[in-house]
Amino acid sequence: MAKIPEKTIERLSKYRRAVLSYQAAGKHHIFSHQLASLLHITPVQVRRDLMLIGHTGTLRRGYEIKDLIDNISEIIDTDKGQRVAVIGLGNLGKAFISYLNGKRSKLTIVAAFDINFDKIERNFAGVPCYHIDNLNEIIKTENITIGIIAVPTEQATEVAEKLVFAGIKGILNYSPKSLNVPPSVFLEEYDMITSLEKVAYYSKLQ
Amino acid sequence: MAKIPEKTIERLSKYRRAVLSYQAAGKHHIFSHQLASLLHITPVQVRRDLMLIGHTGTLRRGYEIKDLIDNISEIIDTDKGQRVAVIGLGNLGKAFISYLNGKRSKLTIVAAFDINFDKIERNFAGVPCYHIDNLNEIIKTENITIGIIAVPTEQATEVAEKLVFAGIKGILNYSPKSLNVPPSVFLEEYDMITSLEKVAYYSKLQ
DNA sequence: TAGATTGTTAATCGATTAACAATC
DNA sequence: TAGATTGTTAATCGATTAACAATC
Repeated sequence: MAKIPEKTIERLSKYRRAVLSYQAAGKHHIFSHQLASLLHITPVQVRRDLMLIGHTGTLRRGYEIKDLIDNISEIIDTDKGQRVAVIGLGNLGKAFISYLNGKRSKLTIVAAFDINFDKIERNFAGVPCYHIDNLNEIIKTENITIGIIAVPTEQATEVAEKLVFAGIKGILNYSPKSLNVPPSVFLEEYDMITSLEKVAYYSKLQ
Repeated sequence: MAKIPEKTIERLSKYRRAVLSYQAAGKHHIFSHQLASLLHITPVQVRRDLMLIGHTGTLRRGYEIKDLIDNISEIIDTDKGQRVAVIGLGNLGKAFISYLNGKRSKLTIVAAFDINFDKIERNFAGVPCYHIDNLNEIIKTENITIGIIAVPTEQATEVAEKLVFAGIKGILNYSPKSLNVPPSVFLEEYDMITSLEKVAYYSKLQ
C-alpha cells in the first residue's frame, strides 16, 4: 500500500471510535455520509481515506462496520499492542491516565514518573509511579515504546533526552518547549497555550 | 493586512513565547535562524511569517525583540484581553487552569463549571467553580468569550449547546466527540487519543 | 570586499474538494 | 427505471521550501 497521509492516519483513529458508537447501537453498516457527519467532514473525504487504505463498501449498504474496524486496526495497531509511560504525574498526566486506560486495549499506560516523592511508589488509577531516576531502567524492563511528556517546561528537554537514551520510539510532548530528537524517534508536539491563543484570535474576529 | 494563514497564527503564539526567553536572558535582538532553532523550524519560514505580519528586521541585528513582541501582541491579543471559562473541573480542567493562569495576562480563566457538588462554590487555584446550571448566567455576567470543554464525552454536546446559547465566541474542545456549532462560533478541537494513536502508528514504523 | 543576513517571488509539496463514471 | 451511492481522477487550495536579489 502506498504511504498513507498523516491527516488520514489521524482520521482513521477517529473513524474507528466513531463507528464503534454505531456498532454499539446495533448497526452493522454505515454510509460515507453518516460517518462524515459524525466527524463533521465531507463524505468524499471519508471515501477517499477509505480508498487509500483499500477498504471497499457496497452501493446498497455502504461500509461494513466490523470489516472497517478490522482494516483500520490492521493499519494503526500492532499485534501485541504498545506500552506507554507518562512522565509527570500532575493534573495533565493524571488526566491522560484516567482518560486512556480502560478504553483502548492496544495502548496501555504501564508506568508514570515524577520527581515528587509523595507520588512515588504509589499508584494512580492502577498505574505505578516511579522516580524519574529509574526511567531508563523501567522503560527497558517494561518494554515501553511511547512516552508522554507532561512535566513543567523547564524539565521537558532533560526528560526527552532520557527517553531517547532509553530507546523510546515515539514521544508525545505536551510541554510548550519544542524538543529536538534524533530522526529515529517520532515526535508529536501539542501546545495548549497556542491552541487557546488561536481560539482567542479567531474569537475576536467573530 | 492580508489574511494571515492559520499556521502562521499558531507560530506567532510560539514566537512570542520563544523570544520572551531570549529577552529574559538579556538579549534585545534575534536572528531568524535563532528564532527558528528555538522552534525547530526553518529560518525561511520565520522570515516569511514575519513578512506576512509586516514585521521587518535589520541585516546587522536581525529582529528587535521588543518590537516583535509588540507586533505579535497587536495581532493576536485584544486590548482588554479575553475572559475564559473551563467546563469540567476534572484533572484536565485543573491542568489547564494551573498551567495557564499567572502566565498570560491577556487571557484569564475566570470561571470553572462542573456538575459535581463537591467542587461547586469552591475555588481551584483561585478560580471559582460553579454548577453547570448557572453557565448561561455566569458567561454573561462575567463577560466570558471563550469556553474550554474538558468534560466526559457524553456531556460534550450538551455543554457546547449551552455555550453557544450563552453567546460564546470561541470553543476549545478536548472531548473526542466532534461538535457542531454555528459559523458564528469558532471551534478548535483536539483529541488526545488520536494524537497518541498517531504517535503509536509512526512509532511502529520506526 | 566577502560573508551573512533579510525580504520576497516562484516552485513544490501535501491535502482537500470537484467532477463524474460505474453500479445497484 | 430513477435515485443514491461508491471509487477515483483531476483541479484547486493552502502551506512550505527553493531560489535569489538586495543590503550592510
